Amino acid sequence: MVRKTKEDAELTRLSIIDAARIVFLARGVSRTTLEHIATQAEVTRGAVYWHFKNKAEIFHALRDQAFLPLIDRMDDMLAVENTNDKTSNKQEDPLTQIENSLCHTIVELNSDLQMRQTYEIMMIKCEYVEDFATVLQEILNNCSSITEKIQLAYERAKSLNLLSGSHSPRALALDTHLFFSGLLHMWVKDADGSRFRFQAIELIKSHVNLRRK
Amino acid sequence: MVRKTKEDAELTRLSIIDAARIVFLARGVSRTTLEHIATQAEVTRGAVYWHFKNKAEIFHALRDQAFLPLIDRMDDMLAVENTNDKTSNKQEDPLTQIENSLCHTIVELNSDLQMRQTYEIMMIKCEYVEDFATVLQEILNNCSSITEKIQLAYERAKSLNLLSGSHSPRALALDTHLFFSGLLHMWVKDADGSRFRFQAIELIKSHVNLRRK
DNA sequence: TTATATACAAACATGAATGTATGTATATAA
DNA sequence: TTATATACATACATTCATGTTTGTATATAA
Repeated sequence: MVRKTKEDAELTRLSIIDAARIVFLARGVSRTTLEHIATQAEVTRGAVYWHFKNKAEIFHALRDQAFLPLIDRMDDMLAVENTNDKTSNKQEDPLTQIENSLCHTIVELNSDLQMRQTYEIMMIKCEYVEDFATVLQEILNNCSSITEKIQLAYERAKSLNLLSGSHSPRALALDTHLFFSGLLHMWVKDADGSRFRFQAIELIKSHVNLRRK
Repeated sequence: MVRKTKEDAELTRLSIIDAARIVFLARGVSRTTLEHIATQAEVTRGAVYWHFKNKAEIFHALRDQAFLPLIDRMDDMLAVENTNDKTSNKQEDPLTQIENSLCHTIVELNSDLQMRQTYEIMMIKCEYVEDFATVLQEILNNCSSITEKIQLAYERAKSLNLLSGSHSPRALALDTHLFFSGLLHMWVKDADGSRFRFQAIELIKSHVNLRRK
């Protein structure tokens, strides 16, 4: 049965991305065929080829759908508090800002199954070669951007005299970034939750507390 | 030309693993065919099938060859110093022990191209599904073991009053483990070395110094 | 010395997976 | 109203990877 309106077609497109996520997760990206995706989406390969050039394009669509929002949210939470903006509930100290932005990502992952699945695909069900290699650079760029935001927060914390020791904000930010990067990886790999998921929030708080005066 | 002695056959086996590493790295594990590996090793698929059941078995052989030695070395460096053992150059404090064991891994990766390549394959050129999924559990187990060793070192440091603050050795160990885990990932992804590789050692020292009194 | 196992090469048979080409019903614009 | 573009389904052609089987030269054991 052929879809009719533009809206219907868009639904088909989304259902293909949805299907791809499910099959990618179960079989890995490489072992997934367009037939698998089509079947899962209850369409034929014809529909898939109509909406996407190939598997890599589906992969990128899936990535954009889940990654970009999360990055944006982290960016927001690390932004300099606008002193004029009284709509924000309260002025948080920079260290709490860092803590919250990291915790928020974990909370999001816990509550959003699709995002969780997408992360898992990106981290351990995908090979970064050829068409997919560019994604790595994008990830590194996003990381740099986040790290810079964290560094700025540490600088604010330093000028507010909130930091213990005399470590450079740059070093602290890199350390935090690497910690969180590792946490995300372990969080994803720890599928049954017995090792890291259950204590991820504590680990973040503990990490930040290490820096608190 | 048929290999003759057992030693020759073993050479063939090793050259197949060697070839696999090269092709896995370039094409990713999934996109690599046994024909690719055979060609690279200058044998036929017949030889490959003689030595290995399938691609997964080659993958495991490659992993064992590169991972296990590194894990062992880390284990060694984190071991409790044997006070009777005067052959070891000098008694190092536990924090330096941790620092050295992490740095050592980085130095190894820097100096050993093959290990570096194997790590890259395991991290970003391989999909952990089906035959490969078990590897994830093994990795997690190794991580747990390392973390425990680190924790013991932190406990020794605590009893020696070397730690700043009053954080639990367990939390410190997890934090260090996640930091290092993130560092390894970034180290691998940062292929041109511009972001992490050049300062990896500094980052480790900085991380450990955060804990020093 | 002969028989057997080893260490492969070469050939074969099969099953996918891909991309494209074609067909077709519906919507939409003219 | 008719023509055209859209949104697919279906069919086809080709390439490719796998596993197995068979063949064979050499080593090794009896």
